[in-house]
Amino acid sequence: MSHSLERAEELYEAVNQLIRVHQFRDRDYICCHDVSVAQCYALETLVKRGPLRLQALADEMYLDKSTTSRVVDSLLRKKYVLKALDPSDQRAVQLSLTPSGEALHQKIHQDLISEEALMIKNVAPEVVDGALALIRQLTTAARDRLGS
Amino acid sequence: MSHSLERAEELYEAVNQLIRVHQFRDRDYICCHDVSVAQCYALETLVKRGPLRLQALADEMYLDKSTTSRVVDSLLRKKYVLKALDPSDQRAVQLSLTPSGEALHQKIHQDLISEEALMIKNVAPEVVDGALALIRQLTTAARDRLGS
DNA sequence: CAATTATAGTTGTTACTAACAACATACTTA
DNA sequence: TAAGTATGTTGTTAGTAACAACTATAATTG
Repeated sequence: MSHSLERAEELYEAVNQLIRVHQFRDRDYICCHDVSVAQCYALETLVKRGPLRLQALADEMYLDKSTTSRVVDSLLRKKYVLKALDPSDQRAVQLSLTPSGEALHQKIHQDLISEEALMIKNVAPEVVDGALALIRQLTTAARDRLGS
Repeated sequence: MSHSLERAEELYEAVNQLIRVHQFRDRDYICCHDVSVAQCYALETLVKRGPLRLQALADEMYLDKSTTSRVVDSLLRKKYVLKALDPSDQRAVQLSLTPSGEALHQKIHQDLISEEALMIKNVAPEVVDGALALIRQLTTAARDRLGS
């Protein structure tokens, strides 16, 4: 049990450091591309999860619907996102990317992936695969605990 | 090379998710303890790196000195941090924790570690170790790339 | 040693991140 | 159809964070 606590401590510390560095990089990087970090993350979520309602997008991003509404609003003004009414529910909206939104996301995403590729280019593939599985497990475990 | 890009893509995605979940938890958790996330991180850095000057603290946190100044200011007002003049340089300050600052950090840190321990209690130790190693490598790689 | 240059922190300003509460509107169900 | 519920938006507040301008002190150099 003491072993487990030590691991927890190390893991917490390691993830914290990673978060810091990522935040720093993202701030610098994404803001040079006409969108903020949150806006970029919204684009990404819309690409991955397809057209979404506002509340669904908020859930995916772990954000309040009001925050999400404003993030989306700025993307609408910049014409990266399209808002369509849901015919089956007059309250709801269907959010999707415009072609220029897709293009922007593509560019940012590709650049970030290239960065990531450079970082792991000297790491053995099986090590990456192993870690990948673990990081996913950790995420799932964390998500499960949030629910309760 | 195409393989490597695919891995980079998956890893990017996985790390992103992990970061999101962690940030969400931290927001919810830390803010119930009289300090904000940034303030808590400053406490943590002061505990780990000992008494620091303001600029040194800013460097550790990847923040601008002005931002750091204000974060520290709120900790000073709440008496969690002590500001002492550096006798060898009248411009500089030495920042350290007060006993109540230490106590608060201790409490928050311990609680977060317990959370983390619960999350990984069903994950095999060698799996955690693997993830740990890669997360650290990623952090180092990202930090190196930031420098250049 | 005086003048310039550099460093340490603070303050002004601006923009982004984010939650909670209150609200208008539209749907659901009793 | 009236009461209750769900979807989004807007008002408000607090936290995050950078850049620029400024004060005061230190270091360099002419």
